[in-house]
Amino acid sequence: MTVRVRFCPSPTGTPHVGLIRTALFNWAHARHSGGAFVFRIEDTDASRDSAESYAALLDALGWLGLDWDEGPEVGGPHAPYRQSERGDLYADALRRLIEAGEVYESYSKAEEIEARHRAAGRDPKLGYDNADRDLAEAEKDAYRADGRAPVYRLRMPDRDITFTDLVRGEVTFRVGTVPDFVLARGDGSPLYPLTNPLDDALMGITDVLRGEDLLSSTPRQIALLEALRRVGIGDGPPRYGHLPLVTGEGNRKLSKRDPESNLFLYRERGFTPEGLLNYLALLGWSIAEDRDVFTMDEMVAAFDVTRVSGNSARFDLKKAEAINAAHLRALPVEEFARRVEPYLAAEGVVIADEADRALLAAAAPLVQERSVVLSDAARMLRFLFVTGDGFTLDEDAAAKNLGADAAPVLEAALTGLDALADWSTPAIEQSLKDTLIDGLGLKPRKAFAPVRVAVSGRTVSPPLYESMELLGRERSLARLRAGLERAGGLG
RNA sequence: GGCCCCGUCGUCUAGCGGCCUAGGACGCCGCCCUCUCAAGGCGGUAGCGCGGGUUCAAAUCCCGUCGGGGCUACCA
Repeated sequence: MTVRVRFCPSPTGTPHVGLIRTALFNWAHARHSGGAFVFRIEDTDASRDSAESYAALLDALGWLGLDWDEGPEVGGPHAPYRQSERGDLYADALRRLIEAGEVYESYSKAEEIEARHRAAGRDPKLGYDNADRDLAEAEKDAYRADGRAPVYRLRMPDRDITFTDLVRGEVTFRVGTVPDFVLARGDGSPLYPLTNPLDDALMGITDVLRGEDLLSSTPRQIALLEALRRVGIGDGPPRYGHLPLVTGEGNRKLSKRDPESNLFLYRERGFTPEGLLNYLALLGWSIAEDRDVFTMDEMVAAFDVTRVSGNSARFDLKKAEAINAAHLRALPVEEFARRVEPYLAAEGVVIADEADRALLAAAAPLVQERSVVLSDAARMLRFLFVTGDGFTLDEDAAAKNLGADAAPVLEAALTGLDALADWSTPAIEQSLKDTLIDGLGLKPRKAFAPVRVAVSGRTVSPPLYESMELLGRERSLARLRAGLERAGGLG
């Protein structure tokens, strides 16, 4: 049987790294097995869903390159793929379940259920007690006459529910521990517990890979899927694999409220799709004993969901950055330069003409291996592209390195460089070493810091001599003079 | 409280009865390189929660215990 998996987020809020990890594992499982990756939007809660969130989901998957075979925008044999457009399907299934006696009307209110538990000496927090399973017509009439609207509940089977989880092995829920649950409101509007498994059945989903937070809803889904099969819908339950949760500080599930869960934050900082996906893959899976940097092609070739770890994984920014840095270094330098452009734009630098492009091409190799994220590169390169007022000194850097004691350093550097006939990296290096190290007898660290800050505006920059060559003689000297002024030297 | 899942370095993991005096990566600490920051090289730090059992042999299997987590809506 061909594998069919699905990724079915609800469009509420910004995409979450845990959600993306789930999408990645489903995608990798589909691609590895030559199956289909179905994308479905679960927007049955109009009060929480938004068009912006839907757009963000498309944006996220598109950016990451997690392509889907069926779903919104591309269509497919089971369209529509947005639950908000599938109401008639849910109504039909619900009607069939009711007619077959699988589903019944329930009128109990939460307070009444609790009261019954208390009266019987049971824990009041036990949940629904299946009390309305066999209501007589007269009793239902009485409730209706009282103005009450029912909810529709599925009759849970009178047996243990056991399934073999793809990552955890055999899991059993004892009979009686899972109460009859609500599939739809009294007005017939369907709820997630109905629509999610029903669409899985309707769309022929064979493997459900999802977060462990949904493990406890699995017996209900299995019961529903079996009931649906009895009324002629679907082939029964799929295989399930419950992926470990992604946690944050303190071992708690990373929530949408945690800022570090926001996928786009990583994009803004300059993570690459390759790097972020690689790191996310490591949250529960490993490609080999002695390796953790790999491409998505390699992941697809090696991915085996049964080898996913069962324990929850903490999102570790430092490691994510290290993995991303490795991918950045692996990029062809032209590609690296191309990818830096949007981040330069965020720094106010637009690559507009051939001269800019040539400068970027020349400077990119200088920063590629010193960048962890693309925004690092953009910040280091900015000074090369700005002119006049566009150039600003980092205040902390200036305060530490352009004080009074920097004046003689900059003055000497200026004198030496001004006399240079050949404005090249080796000549600049020689001049600076002659005047500062030999001439003033300074330690390299002391000698170059003021020059670096004056020229690049920062303490962290591309290599100094190369930077000055690329910046050009006039601008370099002008910045050194401005630095000298700042240091209190003759203006 | 109830149900369910999980338990190897600080973190992510390899390990699926002997190859383990437990391997890798990130982090951290040294050293080298060095014009800054990185990268790179070398070295180091640190772990099988606990207690029983099974076995010639257990990180690996079983039981218990302790600990962590998830779920417990007419949200998804």
